[in-house]
Amino acid sequence: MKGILQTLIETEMGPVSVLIEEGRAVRIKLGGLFEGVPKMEVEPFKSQIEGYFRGKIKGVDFPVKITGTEFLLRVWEEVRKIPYGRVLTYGQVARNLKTAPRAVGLAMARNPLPIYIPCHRVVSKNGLGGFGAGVEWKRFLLELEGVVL
DNA sequence: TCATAATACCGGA
DNA sequence: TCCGGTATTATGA
Repeated sequence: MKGILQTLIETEMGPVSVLIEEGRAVRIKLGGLFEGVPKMEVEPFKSQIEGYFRGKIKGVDFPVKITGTEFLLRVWEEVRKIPYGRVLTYGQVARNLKTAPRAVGLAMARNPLPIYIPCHRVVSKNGLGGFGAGVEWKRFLLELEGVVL
């Protein structure tokens, strides 16, 4: 599958779209579509995201292309290790990486691939913390994974 | 509780 | 370069 296109998934919370370039996911958007990009059904992106939202699978793993600074890549890699249904605080992730909580928050805000990089599993020490697509998405995802908080 | 500093990093001027 | 802005946290009154 060549070129640039997107696949659309309907969920209880609203639309989720995956932007795909040269057969690899480059961005995932919660709650909207990418402007001016042709839509089609693209596997395996579509079925995996659907499976995740239905609680059938505990994670997604498809070809991706992730770009970012050295630091961002390190943080995203660390976050990807957090298992389904578990959460860490910004501070805990920061300690693992010998950096500061605030820098971790910054890296989360720049996550191009939510769900694939489960940034919703990184929460504030006292509360939910923020979320790019809106905290209601974060709450929904954690609830889906059975996290009480 | 509320304010404030420390902190690591990023992007724009 | 410098500077302001973060999806934070620890501390002191």
